[in-house]
This record gives sequence, structure tokens and C-alpha cells, in this order.
Amino acid sequence: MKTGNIQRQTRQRRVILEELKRTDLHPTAAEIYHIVRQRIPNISLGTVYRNLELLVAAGEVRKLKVSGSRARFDGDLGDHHHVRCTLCGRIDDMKDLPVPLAEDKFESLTGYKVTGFRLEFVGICRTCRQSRGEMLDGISRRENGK
Amino acid sequence: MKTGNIQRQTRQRRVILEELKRTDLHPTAAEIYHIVRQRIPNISLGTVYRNLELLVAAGEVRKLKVSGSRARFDGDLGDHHHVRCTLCGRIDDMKDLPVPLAEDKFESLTGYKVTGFRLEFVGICRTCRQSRGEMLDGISRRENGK
DNA sequence: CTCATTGCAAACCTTTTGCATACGG
DNA sequence: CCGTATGCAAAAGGTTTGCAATGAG
Repeated sequence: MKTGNIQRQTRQRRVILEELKRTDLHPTAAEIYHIVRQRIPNISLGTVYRNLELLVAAGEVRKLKVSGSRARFDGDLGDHHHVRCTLCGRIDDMKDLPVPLAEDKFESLTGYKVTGFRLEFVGICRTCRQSRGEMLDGISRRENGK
Repeated sequence: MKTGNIQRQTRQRRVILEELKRTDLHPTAAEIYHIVRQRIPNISLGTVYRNLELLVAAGEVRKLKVSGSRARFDGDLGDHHHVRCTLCGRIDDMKDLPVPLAEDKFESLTGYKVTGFRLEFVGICRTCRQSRGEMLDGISRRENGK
């Protein structure tokens, strides 16, 4: 497989995962770097990025690319969605969403003044399903930034 | 207002908008640049970025930041959602979505093998609503990449 | 021992910006 | 004319990668 799988259990990797599980702040890679540095002062940013990528590939954390220019990471694998602030970029969890939800109720429930939502389906398009192969790996990695 | 409004009608701006309205391929800024260069060979990439930002601010086009590392732009302002291919990154339109939609029907309808979806609400969080002001502008611009 | 993983720094890619020039109104 | 908008090129993020050294199994 192209996306290198996790082979060894390193301290760096374990601490990154631990800290990601411990928070619900959906930190960016740089934020995770700063958090982890309190426990492993000489860890490098590149290592954080590499491990985040591996953890995402291994399905242990989720990558939220939906926000601003920086990706955010979520250690909570449970079924939930997110609210994003268009001003400061923070992301909060939306768990157990009552489906037909009035706007004012949403507001009192979450503190958010909701201005809209985004629904995006993800999957594999016809072309990619038909032409699987080496060629696609490169494109995939480029496009998904994995 | 912080986000500079459109003041003049330039050829560059008009052509960018025209080409964006003409396609449903959700092109990236670089792709728009290449398309527009066929009509304005000496247009610069910076101009494309600046105009896209203005057009988004003016509400004439939409910016889709949901995909990979590159933003994509949508000249269709109608109410619709998107399907994204996790392999190649392409985005297709999801118009008139039949709400309770069986997975296999979705597949035959769109060509996509759907692997999931993302629901993200956007709005303004409590903190930002309480503390509006100059300070936030900077954060906002940074976070949203506007 | 071996090879995946790390730290470091340089490279990369997309997007933004400073500045002198051009041009729309 | 005046000031917005452009082209160019350099800078600015954020993320990725090459390489020698390290350390997990």
C-alpha cells in the first residue's frame, strides 16, 4: 500500500495520539506540536505531520479539512458533526443532533448564530473506480494532501 | 468595510466571472488562471486570486474549501451540494437531492460509490459575537484565508 | 541487526502582498 | 485626472520531503 502503515510504536506517535484523544478542541498540526512539545521537547514538526498522516490513514484520528487554510484533527471517532465559527475558525462538536432543529433552538443550544451549513458527500467517482492503478496514487496524494 | 468591494468593471474580472459561470467543473484558482489566459494571455495569477476573492465577497461566486489543499470555485449560486471524489479530488454537483436516498440509488444516479458525507454547520460562536471589534478582523482573515 | 522512524532543514505549493505602472470612470 | 486594479516578483503560510542518525522489535 502506498500510504505507509504503522509498523512500530514510538513515543512520539503514542503521545500525539494521547493528546489528540484528550482534547475536543480540534487542534491544528502546529497546535498539536506545541502541546506534545511539553512532553517531548525536541520532537519536530515534521514528525508531528508524518504521524498525523499515519494516524489518519490507520483510522485512529480524523482530519478536518473543512475549516480555514489549516487542517484540524479530531481524536473522536464517534458519529458526530461540527459547527465552525466563520470569524475565528474554531470548531465545536455537534453530537446527537436533533434532526428537525429550529434555528433559535440551535442557537440557544450551541451558542452559535448559525449562518448556514455545508453538506458534502464523499466517495469515489466513476472514472476513478474504472481506472484504479498506479497513476491514481500520485493524483490522490496530491489532491488529498495526504 | 475590510473586504474591498468591487469598484470597477475590468476585463480581467469580467472574463474570470464569465468562465466561472460557464463551467461546472469547480476549477481551482490555477485552473481558472489557465482558462482565462486563453483569452487574456498576460493576466497574472495574483490578479486571478484577487478577483476571485472580490467575487466571493460580492457573492457572485462561491468558494469551496472542502476539498483538498486547493480551494475550488463555483459560479453556480443555486441551492445545491457537492460530491467529492476521495481519489482524484473532483467535485460534482448534487442538485435536487431526493432526501431519503438509498445508497445504491445514489450510486446509479451519480456514478459515485459513496463512502460517507460531511455535515458542517457554519456560524458565529458565542465568543466572537460577544467580542466583535478590530482585533477579530485579523484573526478572521487569517483563519478563513480570505 | 534492520529498517521504520526521527530531527533538522530545505523544498514545495498555494495563496498573499508590495510596488510601480496602467487604465476605468 | 484620481485612485482602483494590474502585472510582476517576492514573501508568507502550511505541509512535505531528503538525508543522516536513532531506536524499536
